[in-house]
Amino acid sequence: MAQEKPQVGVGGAGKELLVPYILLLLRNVPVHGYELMHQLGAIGFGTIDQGNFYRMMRQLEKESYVCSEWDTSSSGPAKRLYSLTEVGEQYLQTYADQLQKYQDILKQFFEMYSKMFDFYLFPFNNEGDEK
Amino acid sequence: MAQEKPQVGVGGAGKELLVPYILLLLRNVPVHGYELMHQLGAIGFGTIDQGNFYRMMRQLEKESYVCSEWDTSSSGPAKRLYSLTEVGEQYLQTYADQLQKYQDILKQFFEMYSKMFDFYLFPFNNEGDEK
DNA sequence: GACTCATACATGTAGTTTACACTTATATGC
DNA sequence: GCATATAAGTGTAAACTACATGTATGAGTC
Repeated sequence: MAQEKPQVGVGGAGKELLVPYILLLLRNVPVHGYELMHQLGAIGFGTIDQGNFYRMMRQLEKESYVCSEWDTSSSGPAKRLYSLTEVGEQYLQTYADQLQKYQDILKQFFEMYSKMFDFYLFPFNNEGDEK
Repeated sequence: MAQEKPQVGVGGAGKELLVPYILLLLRNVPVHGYELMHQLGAIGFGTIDQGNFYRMMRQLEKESYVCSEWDTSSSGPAKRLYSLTEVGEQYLQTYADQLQKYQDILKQFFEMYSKMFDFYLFPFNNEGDEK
C-alpha cells in the first residue's frame, strides 16, 4: 500500500480506465491485441504489461465482453481479432455511467481541497463553523 | 483482471482517492485513526478494511507523509493522533495535480465516448475520415 | 468484580493481482 | 543461417486485499 511516488493516472492513466478504453476502441472496428496495446500506449497508458494485457483480453472474452477470431490474412504471425459484443457494449455504457459519477466525486474532492487550502492559509477565518 | 461488475468508485469511491482524502482530512486538524475511518466512511468510502487501514496509516507514517503521537488525555484506549507533515502536504499537492490531469483524461474519455457513439449510430458518416 | 459493550489499534493469512522475466511462433531482410 | 519485428502467450515471486482474529482500555450494569 501507499506508493513511493504519487502515480494516479497520467503516463499510465489509472488502470480503471483501461477496460473502458479497450471496449471503446473495439467499439469502432475490430482490432487485434498487439495493435490495441499500441493504441492504448498512444492514448496515455504508458507501459502496459504485455503478459497481463493478453491475459486480461482472454478474461474479457471469457466474460463475453469481447469476442475474437484468428486473422491469418496478413503476413506475420496470426492475429487474434477482437470485437466488442452486445454484452460488452452494455457493459461499456454502465461503466461510462459509473465514470460520470466518479467525475463528480473528483469534483467534490477538489472543492474540499480548495476549501481546506483556504483553511490552511487562514485557519482562524471561521466562516461555516457552525458549532 | 477484468471485474464481474463495473465498479469504478461510488459507494466506495475508488481507492486511489483514499490516500489524498486522508491527507486532506489531516491537513485540517490532527485526527486519530478510528475517527478518520469514520470520516472517510461519511465521505463515501463505504467499507474500509480496518486492518488494512491501520497498516496503511503506519505505511504513510513510515514514508513521512504523516506523523503520529499517542494521545492518552481522553478516556478509553490510547489514540494515535495523526498529523500531516510538510512532506505529506507536498505529496498532497502533487497528488492533486495528478488528479487534475486525470480529470482531463476522463474528460477526453467522454469526448471519445460520445464521438464513438455517433460512429456507432452512423458508421458511414465519414466526417473526419482523413485517409 | 465479573460481564458486556464500544472504542482503538493491531496481527495473521488465504486468495488474488501485478510486475517482470521468459517462451513460442511467423515473416522479412541481410 | 541469423537477427529483428511482430504477435500471442506462460510462469512466478512479491505485493496487495479482504476477512477473521487478537489485544487492550474504559464505561455501564447487575
